[in-house]
Amino acid sequence: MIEGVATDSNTSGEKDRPRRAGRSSGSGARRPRRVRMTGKERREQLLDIGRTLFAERGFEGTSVEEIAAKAGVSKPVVYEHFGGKEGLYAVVVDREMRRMLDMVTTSLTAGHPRELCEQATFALLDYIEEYTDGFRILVRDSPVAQSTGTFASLISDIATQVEDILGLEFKARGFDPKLAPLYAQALVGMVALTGQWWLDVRKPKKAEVAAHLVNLAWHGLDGLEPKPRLIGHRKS
Amino acid sequence: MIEGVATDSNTSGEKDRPRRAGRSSGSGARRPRRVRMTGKERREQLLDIGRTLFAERGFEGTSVEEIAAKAGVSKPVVYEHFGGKEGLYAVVVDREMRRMLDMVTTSLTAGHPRELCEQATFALLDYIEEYTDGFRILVRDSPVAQSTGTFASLISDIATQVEDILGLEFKARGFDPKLAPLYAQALVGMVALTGQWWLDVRKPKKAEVAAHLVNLAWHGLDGLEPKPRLIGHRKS
DNA sequence: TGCCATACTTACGACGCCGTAGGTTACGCA
DNA sequence: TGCGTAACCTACGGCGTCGTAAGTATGGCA
Repeated sequence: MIEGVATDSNTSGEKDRPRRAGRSSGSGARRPRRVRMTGKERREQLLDIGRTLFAERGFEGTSVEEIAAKAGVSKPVVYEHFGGKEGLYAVVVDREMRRMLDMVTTSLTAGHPRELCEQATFALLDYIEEYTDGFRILVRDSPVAQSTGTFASLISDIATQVEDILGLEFKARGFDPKLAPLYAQALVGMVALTGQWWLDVRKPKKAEVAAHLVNLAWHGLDGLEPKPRLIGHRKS
Repeated sequence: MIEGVATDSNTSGEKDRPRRAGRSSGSGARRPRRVRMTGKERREQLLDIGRTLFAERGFEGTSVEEIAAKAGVSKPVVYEHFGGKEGLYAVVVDREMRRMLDMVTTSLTAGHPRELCEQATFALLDYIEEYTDGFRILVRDSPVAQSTGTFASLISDIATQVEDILGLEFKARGFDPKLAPLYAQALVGMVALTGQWWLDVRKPKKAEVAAHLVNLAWHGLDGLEPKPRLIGHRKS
């Protein structure tokens, strides 16, 4: 259906020679006459802009014209690169999905489940903070969701990735591993909505939010600690 | 901005008389001709149809024409009643918000916090099951969200309603009540995403889902019970 | 029986957006 | 210096949608 979905692994171009430097990437794009980027450069720029706009206006609320305009370019350029709005969207989503999953899975180094829990929570909050636009896109309903007839959102897909880790733990503890999906959804939902809220109010510091989330997830409301502390220590 | 937002308390019209039930003209089965409802009737019907369509296609994906067509009526009728798509949407959202909050708050009868937790969870799942369309609308991003510039979704607003109850409990237990919002978001997010997932897979029965959610919320992963049971018993 | 309010229609203007056809400019290399 | 190709543009067709103006049926009521 969509042609250019395959994300070419390059996230921040290495081998590209900026034709006419100006300011490297991004927003300003004053008016240095015309910019004429490399194909790759333009592609990356369009992805960046697309991510931003999709995040703040949603898929349907964003027009190809707007994306092109913000890149200082005309519509057909977008069509050249991605075959249309859906194509661009698909690549953006795919990349964010990967990024998020990567961040979470690579953070999982500990042996003790409690610490694993902490690490995952922290990784998720890191992602939410650093790649807010991506997070917002993943949280929103995808345009695909309604066509497939499924209710599941993108964020729900992420939860299914968590099942496996949880499933192993369940088995080890003698619980029914069939219930892993349920608990995975619950845990991801917990962090996701809290993260969304946190982006808004920015009230407690990230570490504190993480500590409380782990506190809840681990001890439950019954065993809640007034001043939860994280076991594992991190640099940032 | 929007005129007809105020929901008139009547949810299922009582005092309406169906004007013309079936066919009455003597010449064969000439379709029901035209229906000509009361203003109130039509209004309710449009709200029902709107709820359904908004749930499955989203706000932007739904056209006024479609709503009108499904009601067997032409566009201007919708404009008469609600002043436009946003007007209708606003009323739908407002009603669902109320309904959900009502169901949750009226379910809260117990004294023990653990039981309160159960009751709230169950009420939320009840709402999700019975008024799925409404739930889907509340879970989606509202069109207002992006204009206000806030990240918070409708479902997040619901969580802020939960804060109060939680805040009291926190105070009683000597916790910082400033943290109530955080935990409220976490708990609501937990149930919401799980509910969404459950609508898809329909795998464990509702009571079981509720039991596990409460299990997690109450005991945490550490104290998880393999076979959680609900304390309070309900009819359905 | 005739009037009038209410419920509803057809028809249209305007707009925004998607996607494409076909032409133009700049750069890199022989 | 000239040519080819990659990057980019203008311009347009077509569609769907919103929202409104002006006209038509229907049923109660004096």
